Formats: sequence, structure tokens, C-alpha cells
Amino acid sequence: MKVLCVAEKPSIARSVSTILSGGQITTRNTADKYVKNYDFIYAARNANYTVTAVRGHLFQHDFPDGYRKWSSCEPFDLFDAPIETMVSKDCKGIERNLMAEARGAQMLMIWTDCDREGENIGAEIVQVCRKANRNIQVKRARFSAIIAQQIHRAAQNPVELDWAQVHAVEARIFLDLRLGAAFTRLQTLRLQGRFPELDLKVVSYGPCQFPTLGFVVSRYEQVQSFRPETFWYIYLAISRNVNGRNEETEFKWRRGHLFEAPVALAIYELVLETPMARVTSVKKKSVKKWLAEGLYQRGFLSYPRTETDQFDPNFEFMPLIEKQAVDPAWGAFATGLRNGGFATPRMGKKNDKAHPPIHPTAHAGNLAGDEKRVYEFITRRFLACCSKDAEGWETTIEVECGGEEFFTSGLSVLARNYLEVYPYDKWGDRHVPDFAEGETFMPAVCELRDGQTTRPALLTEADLVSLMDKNGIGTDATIAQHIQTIVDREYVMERMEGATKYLVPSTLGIALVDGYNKIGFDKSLSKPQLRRDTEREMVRICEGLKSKEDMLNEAIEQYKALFVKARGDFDLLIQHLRVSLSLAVVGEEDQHQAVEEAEVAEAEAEAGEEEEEEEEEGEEGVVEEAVVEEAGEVLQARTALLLVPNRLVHRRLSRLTTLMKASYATRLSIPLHANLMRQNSSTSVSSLHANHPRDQHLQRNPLHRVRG
DNA sequence: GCAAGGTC
Repeated sequence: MKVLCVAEKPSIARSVSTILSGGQITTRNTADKYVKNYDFIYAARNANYTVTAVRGHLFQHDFPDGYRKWSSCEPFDLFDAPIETMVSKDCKGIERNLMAEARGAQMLMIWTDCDREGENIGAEIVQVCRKANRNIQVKRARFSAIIAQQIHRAAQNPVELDWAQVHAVEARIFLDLRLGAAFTRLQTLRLQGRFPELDLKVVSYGPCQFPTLGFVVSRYEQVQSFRPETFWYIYLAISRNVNGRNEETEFKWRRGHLFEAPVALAIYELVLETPMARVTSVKKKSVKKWLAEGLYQRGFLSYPRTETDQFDPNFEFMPLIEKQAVDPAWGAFATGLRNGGFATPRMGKKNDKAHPPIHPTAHAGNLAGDEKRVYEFITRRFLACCSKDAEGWETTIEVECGGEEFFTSGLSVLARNYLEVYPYDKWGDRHVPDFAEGETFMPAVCELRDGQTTRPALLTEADLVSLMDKNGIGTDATIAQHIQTIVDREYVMERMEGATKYLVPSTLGIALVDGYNKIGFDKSLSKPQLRRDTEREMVRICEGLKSKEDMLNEAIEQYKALFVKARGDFDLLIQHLRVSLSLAVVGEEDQHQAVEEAEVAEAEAEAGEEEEEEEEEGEEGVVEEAVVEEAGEVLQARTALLLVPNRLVHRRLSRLTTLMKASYATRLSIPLHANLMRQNSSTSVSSLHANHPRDQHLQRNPLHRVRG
């Protein structure tokens, strides 16, 4: 009995062989330079085994002659054109190997990854092997990790290929090809000729690349249309004598920030009425800082490209840790791990079943430059993963002042643990003085301060990857390629600022997205919904709730409708492009400058109006009355819109409206008043927020950040 | 000359 096992990639073929053979393996080369055949006797079955691999998909899909040349048919015809399936050119060697090995085998066992694509690749392998051996028996090995016990279990308990998954992937392949090819040809052929600058370019469309472009354009437009907004908050601080010197503790306002000056003013006014603050609660709890959370999930440590953040249960940590003991920088820490400091790394969520998380395999003392830095980072991370969580003691103090709540918190780090060897994470002491519940004190500072929202940043590559991941655009293995595609197509440019890569859409990229938005579709071509639908339908096929044929028919009808609308209204897109591309003579930097200049002019105009008003009103007292009047009106209108509405606030505010009218001028401090009138920024705003970065996100728009 | 998904 001979069994032919075929894995999805050479590395898996090797690992599986090592485990099943127990050591006695004959290795043969194949026509493909990456693929090897491993022969051995599998003792548990007393059978001859040959384990080999493919390199991902074997097949490629294309339209036949009569559709392949762009001029040979209408792009629309591609939705119903036949599709040919053939072994792709660079897989011919693998095909020959599979056929030769299948000829002498009684059983074919599929060892591809256990996901939808793996199932489909398995079906491709079956099809190729059956060409050489029509009667070969086909089985499927199911395994989720390269652990001996699992691999043996998979080898001895084979299952059948899941044809629903095979069909789901097949449907996706056909749909992507039809949709991509039809729209790409439509766009390219219609735009070339109209725009000389596009003559040599392919203006491609794809259900992943366009939503990717959409994310970049959308952020860019948020940046461009941003106008700073002023917000208001109450700054409260107390001063304590600690060990002979005054220590100031800032408390943050529970409401965060308010965008309505009159409302903030009204509340502040109330606080000033009864400014004695009272400590309502002092809570202490122990806290832990995880390494895993940050590092395992950021993904840039896994290897290679595909992601794995779980060590095998049987992974031997100690020998690797011992190898680091000689290092002058972290050797002592490694020794500490051997002497009781060790904790098994927390499991991550991803496993590509091919590689463990990247880790150092030997001590390297003679590296320099980037190599040294990369090695140090990987090693420190590995040691940190094997260490205990950092531990600390957090104190949270809440105070009530004039009916408003404020809070602050302190942290004392008790055991730094992994932080000792991992300086890339920051977790430091934040001192707060002792407070007792019920204690009262008069604030040292209680001011109404203002700040301004700041322009959101352009999309970074990291932002984009995470947006795509969240929205199901592409997969781990393809996300980077989709970004590269929109760069290659000149829809976006990459711009490095320091170590950060930002993505800026080109005029072409913006015009395509905006142009399609102008046309208006049921489902936008530049948003993730279409892709999500495909994914959902694939799941339904896998669950046996829908046939491949039904899904294809429905999706193609939908695509055709989108296509007909795009084709009919294509002039809208062309017009949009005409305007944008003529703008393109203005350099990008100039455009930024133009926008900024316009903003300055706008701000100056506003300032001018204010000055004029003041001049017209003349006397300062009159101005104040006008402000009071306006503040009262706004106040009434906005009361219901308060960000933290409650009955108490309503009562206080309505009372205050009356109160303010009567006594506004005499009760408020001059600096505060000046602030409200001129909207000057308080100088201490930035220092406050620099200390509390988590609260930099404002209520209006999560992209707006406090300048700090 | 088109897509997206594997893998190297």
C-alpha cells in the first residue's frame, strides 16, 4: 500500500514527514525547486508514505479566446463569458510531480491548511492526481497544529473533502474575475483617449482594491474639510503640602469637554457658587500590565507575513532562554527567568500552523546596526513573553465640587517583571497624595479653560491595515498586496514622515472615488459592503444553506445592474476627473498651502467681524449684556443637548439662566470673560492633556484630538 | 493590459 500525502506548502510537508516517519526519511528532489518528496514507512499503518506539497493554488482562471483581447468583446459580456481553468504556468513542475507520484499510489491524502482556501487547493490537487490515476482513493487529514499527537491523529482518522467549502471558494474566484475584469476594462477604455495622461495606464477595479482606496480617500477628505472647534472644560487642582513642599494634583472633569461655551460657563458658574470640594470615593486596586495584549496583537512580530502568535504546548523555552544568559544587557534577566521568574507565554489568537512565533535560536553578540537592533528587539520580546506580568497598585480618587464630578488616579508599580527587559513598553509611577473619603478642601485652581480640536492625521499604513482587517477586505496574506496595488495604479502615494508611512490619495484616486459617489449606487463600489456580501454568501454555501449556482446567479445580476448604471452615467465620472486632473497641475504641496491660506483668510475675516461688532457696541458693559443675552438663549436651546443630560443639570441650568441675566457681569472673573470673548487658548491646556492622553478623544468626532 | 487568493 502506498499513500501519497500532499501539503499546501513545502514547510508543512517537511514537518509532517518528520513526525510520521520517526526519523527514517528518504528525500527526493522534484522539478519544482522548492518542493521535495519525502519517502518513509509509516509504522502505525505499516504502509509506504510519500509526502509532497504544492505552493498554494495550482490553477489559474481566465476567459477564453474571443474574450481575452480587450477589443474582442463588450466588457459587459464578461459577466456571462465562459471561464477556463488551467494549471498555472509556474506550477507545471508541481503538476508533473503530483501525476507521477499518484500513478503508483492507492490513496491520496490531502494535508492542506484547514480553511476554505485549503479545501479548494485540496480539490485542485485531487483533480490533477486523478488525471494520472482515475481510481485513487481520496482522503483528507484534519489538523490545526504541527504537534506530533495531532498529526498522528489526523493521519489515522482521515475525513472527506468538504465540497461545500470548495464550491464557496470557486464562486468567489469567478465573481472576482468577472467583476474585476469588466469594470477594469470599462474604466480603462473609457478614460484612455479622453485623458492623455492615462494613455499608458490600466485603471483597474477590484472588490478589495477599491474599498482600500476608499479608506484612503475618505480620511484625506476628513483632513481637508476639518475646521478647528473650540471646546471648554473645567480645570480643577488642589495643592497639598507633602514633605514640606507644595504638590499640585489635577483632577479631570467627568464631563470631559463641552463644545457649547454658554453651557460650560453656566456649569462653571455653579461650581464657583459652592467651590468647596469633597472627596466622594477613594478606591485602590491591584492592576497588571500584560505584554501579550499589546505585542501579540500588533502582528509585526510574527513570522513570516502569515501570522502566528501561539507557541506549541510542547515548545522548549528553557534551552533558548539559557542561551541568552551570557548577554551583557539582558543576560541577568534571562538567568532570573531560569530561577523562578518564568511564566508560560499567553496564547495569541492566530496560528498559521507552519511557524512558531519568531524567537532567537542562539545568542548573537557580534551584530551591528539594524541587524543588532532587530535581534535585540526580538530577543527582548521573547524573554518578556516568558516573564510575569508587571504588577501595580492603582488609586482612583473622585471628588465632587459644586455639583460636578472630577477624578484623578495614581499608580505605583510594585513589580516591573517583564518591563525590566522590555523597555519598549512604558508603565511608570504616577504619584497622587493621600486622600480620605469625605475629606473636603478648597481647590487651589478652579478655572474654565478652552482648547481646540486638531486636524486628524492622514491615514497611516498601520491604520489602513487595521481598517481592512476590521472590514473583511482581503486576508492576512493579501492585505499588503492590495495596498501595493493602489500604489502601483497611482491611486495613492506613500509618504514617509520619520518612521511612519502615510497614504495620500492622488487626484486620480480621489476623482475615481468621488466620481463613483456622484453616480450613486445601491452599494458603493468604494465601500466594504460588496465584499462583506461575498463573504457572507460564501459562509452560507459552506453551511449548506445555499447552492453555488444560486449565489453566482444572484451576485452576477447585482453586478450587472451596477455595471449598467456605471456605464450609463460614466460621463459624470469623466467630468469629475476632468475637473480634478486639471487641478493636478497645481502641485500637491501648493494645494495644502492653498487650503491653509483659505483657512487663515477665513479666520481673519471672522476676527474682523468681531472687532467691528465691538467697535459698534462701543462700551464694554454693553458687550457683556449682549453676551449674557445670547448665552441665555443658547443655553435654553441647548439644555436638552447636553452631553451628559440629567434632571439635576436641567434644574440647575434653568435656574441659572435667570441667575446669569441678573448677575453675570459682577460674578465672573475678568480673565474668564476675556477667554469667552476672544476665544484665546489658555496656555495650560496643553500641559493638562499631555498628562492624560487617553482623554484626547473628543465627543464630536473621534478623529479630532486635543492639541497637546 | 483585467481580480483575489494561495505560496516563495
